[in-house]
Amino acid sequence: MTEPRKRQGLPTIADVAELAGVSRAIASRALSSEPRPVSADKRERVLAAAEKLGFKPNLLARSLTTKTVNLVAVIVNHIHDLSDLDLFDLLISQIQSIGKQVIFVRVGSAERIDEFLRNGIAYHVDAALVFSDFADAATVRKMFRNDSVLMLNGMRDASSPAIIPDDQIGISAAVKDAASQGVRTAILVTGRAASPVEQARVAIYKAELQRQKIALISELRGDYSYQSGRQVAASPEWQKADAVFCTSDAMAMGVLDVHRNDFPQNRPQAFRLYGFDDVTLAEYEAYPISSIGYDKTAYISEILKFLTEPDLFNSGEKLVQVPTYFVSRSSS
Amino acid sequence: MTEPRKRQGLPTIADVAELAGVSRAIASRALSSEPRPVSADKRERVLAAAEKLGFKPNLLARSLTTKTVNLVAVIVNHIHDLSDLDLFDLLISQIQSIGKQVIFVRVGSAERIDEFLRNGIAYHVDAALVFSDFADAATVRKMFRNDSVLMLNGMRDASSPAIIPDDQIGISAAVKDAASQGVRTAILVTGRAASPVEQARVAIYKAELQRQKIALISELRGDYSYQSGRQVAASPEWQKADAVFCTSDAMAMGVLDVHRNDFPQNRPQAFRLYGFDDVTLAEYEAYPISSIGYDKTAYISEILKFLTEPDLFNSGEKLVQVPTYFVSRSSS
DNA sequence: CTGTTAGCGCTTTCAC
DNA sequence: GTGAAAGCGCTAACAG
Repeated sequence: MTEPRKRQGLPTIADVAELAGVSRAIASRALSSEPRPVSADKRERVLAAAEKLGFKPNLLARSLTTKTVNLVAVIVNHIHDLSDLDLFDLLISQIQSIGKQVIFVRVGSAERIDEFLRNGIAYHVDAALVFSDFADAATVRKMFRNDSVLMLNGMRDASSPAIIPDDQIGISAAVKDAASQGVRTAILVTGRAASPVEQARVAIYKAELQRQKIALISELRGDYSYQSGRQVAASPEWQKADAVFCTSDAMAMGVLDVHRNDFPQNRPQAFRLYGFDDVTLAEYEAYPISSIGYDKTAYISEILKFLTEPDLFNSGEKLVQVPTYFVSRSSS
Repeated sequence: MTEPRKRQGLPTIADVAELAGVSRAIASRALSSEPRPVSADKRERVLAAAEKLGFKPNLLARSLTTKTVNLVAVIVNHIHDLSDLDLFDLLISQIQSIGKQVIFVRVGSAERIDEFLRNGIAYHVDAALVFSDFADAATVRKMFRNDSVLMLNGMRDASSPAIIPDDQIGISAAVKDAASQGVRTAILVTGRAASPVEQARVAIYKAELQRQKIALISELRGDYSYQSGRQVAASPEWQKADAVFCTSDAMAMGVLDVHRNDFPQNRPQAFRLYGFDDVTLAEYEAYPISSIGYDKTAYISEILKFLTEPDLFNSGEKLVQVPTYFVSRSSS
């Protein structure tokens, strides 16, 4: 006569096994989502017992042996930007659809991030999606247990897979659009200089401007924000420019608001304005900003491919580029 | 002579203990953040060994015995709304500052949510912050292991603690503002009728309008979105209204864009417009919408109080209200 | 197909 | 103060 388990708290798989009159191993197999060898009648008894007891597996305990938690870390600097809204909602939804959940880590300006990460569950995730540019690929890789780190911040090396929008396409189209409309002089409003993504982007703008024989008369530094757009818009050089290219829509919105009177409903206008990101907001009537965006669905589908078949990424080419596009609105 | 542990993968506490020449128990105590009895020299040796090995505790294994994971679930419907940006960035940052990490769960329109939840680690969190209104307090409580569920969706019962902005204050002020400016007739643009928060909010609007002797000539249904604001703005009844109250800023933005010509820089204007949420965007020049908001810092600080001292919540009054305010901008 | 037996890595009695 | 040993709940390995 076996001693009945002292039931305290939630039912465990041992309780289920006992009630079903089978061993724990059988119960485990019957309850597994994978097909495992169990006779039909025992499986049924186990399932019934589990149902009756309201048994739910302790995934923490399971992960101890399976070495997988179905958890993905999303590492961001912060979520201030408008463009984040569009992206993360879809991303989370998609990740959940493959049975994984998302742990959101905001590194902000944090110091000692590695210590912070390692003292949290984020350290034990199956994969880390790194949007933040707080560290380079090698450092990030070192910060996590395994190599399943996907760089989405524009930084990359030979070892870590990365998905990066190909800014060249969109910027080229935008500058070409300007040229075709007779633009000869331009101002470039940039974001954080420290960011390598931004540096690359600026370089592309410069090359394309040169190619289209558009003179870059000034480069003004903002920080991607609406407020910084307003600030730089006060520049006196403004009058000499045929076009203004901003590396974020928010800055373009700030510029637009300061110069709103220069943008009558009908052309011609003082200067043509180009943003970047193609945030949903640019569809609002008050901010009809021509912009550069990328296909978020395609981008996220690549991320999911990495999550579901990491090997595929690790064997082949590590860099995936998703194309950007230029969308013309009445600001340009 | 003890067999050295076969080192495979990351160092465990057993490796540390072995290198330090102490038992696993001592190593565990020395590494604990809590003060536990260990002699000074052994503690030092353990710490040194851990450092040398680059040991990091497996929090999943730890949680198996401690029954706590330092993980908080944030349950949302989705993160489409502009007001979400303001809130979640701060919330995540604050939660991280107390050593916990955030698992973000988007329930969307999901069916079988409980099954979904239970199959993820979110089920094992220390606390769940429920912004989504997918279920009432009792159901939500049942969906998690423990009772540490904080209702932030406006739904509540006697058992679950809740933090709710006190809409009354802000709405009352907004309607009073309208009355003081001679408003006699008003249109109310509402959001999802199914939401109990929305129902309560609408009821408050009606009561306040009545109190101020403002006739509610029409109630139009939107869905909080900009687009729905544009749609309802086409209503012919519009001309008869002195004021329009929207239960979201996004809808107010839509209304504003459709009637932009009715809003000249100088008064008087066709009608006064009031939004709700006080999203950062309302500070942009193009959408100077008078709105109702609440102190997000105070709100989040209450949430953190719940996370750090749940007992305090469970013993005392379960409902915490944070005051709302009315902010007047040029739209009203 | 089935049950027994070891663990996963860590904390925690409980004697010493 | 210390260490042996017993788990936490689950899955995997290995004989039957």
